[in-house]
Amino acid sequence: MTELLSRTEEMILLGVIRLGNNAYGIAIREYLENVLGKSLSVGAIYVPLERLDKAGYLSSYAGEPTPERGGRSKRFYQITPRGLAALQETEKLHDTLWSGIGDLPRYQAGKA
Amino acid sequence: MTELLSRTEEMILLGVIRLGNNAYGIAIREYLENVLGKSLSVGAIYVPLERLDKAGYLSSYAGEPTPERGGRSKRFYQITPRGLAALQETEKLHDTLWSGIGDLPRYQAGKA
DNA sequence: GATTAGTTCTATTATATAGAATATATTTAT
DNA sequence: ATAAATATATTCTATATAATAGAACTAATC
Repeated sequence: MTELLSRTEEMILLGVIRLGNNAYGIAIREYLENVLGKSLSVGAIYVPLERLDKAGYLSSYAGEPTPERGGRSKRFYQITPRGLAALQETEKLHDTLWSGIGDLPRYQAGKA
Repeated sequence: MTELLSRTEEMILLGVIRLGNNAYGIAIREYLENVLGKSLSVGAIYVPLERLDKAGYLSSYAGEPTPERGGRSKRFYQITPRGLAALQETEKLHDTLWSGIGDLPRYQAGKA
């Protein structure tokens, strides 16, 4: 059994997949800021990103410098087989938890 | 905007919905032990449960003692409108993140 | 050397988890 | 009837892990 992913870990792994060959820290941050509709500190991305890398859910490699008005070169991330397995297991749990609840949970008025 | 739920919070809220009028600490724990396939400490349930109650995602009331071989009486939980809203928003984010990835994320062999 | 893009580092806060302690009920033995 | 034993459940406390913010730093182009 692979480990269950936290919400943040799941979001970052999905961001990496989504961004394909452009998955580096700042781009992941922008992507998640968009889907969440709020700003995120760089630490909120880089800390879990590094943890996922160390734990083998992601691999990374240094990018070449690109002439886009200077700046440090990027570190690109890719999901590993282990990362994919964890995502799939997390999704399976999600489906189990939501099955039969899915569409419209109704509110039951208070009993006490 | 309601706050985004953590994975644990989501699991507990869904457990409360699932268990209906039998949603108390130990039953929630058993339910989640089943879906997760591993044992959980009581703290792993009661600590976030109390937090969700304090934050208004759940409400609770003391149950009457039932003659089922003694023991302390139960505290039952119900989801609040706020809890439902948070669940729905969390689910909406999930759908956004997974849209177009859903079924079969493929592994791209390493580049470096 | 000024500016830009990006990452790394460090500190703080929030969450998750384990398990001991406690409370309160029924059952059993005397 | 009452005390001890047992069962069920919650509360409390301590620790480990994760999330977040933002300062510091690095490395490129202008």
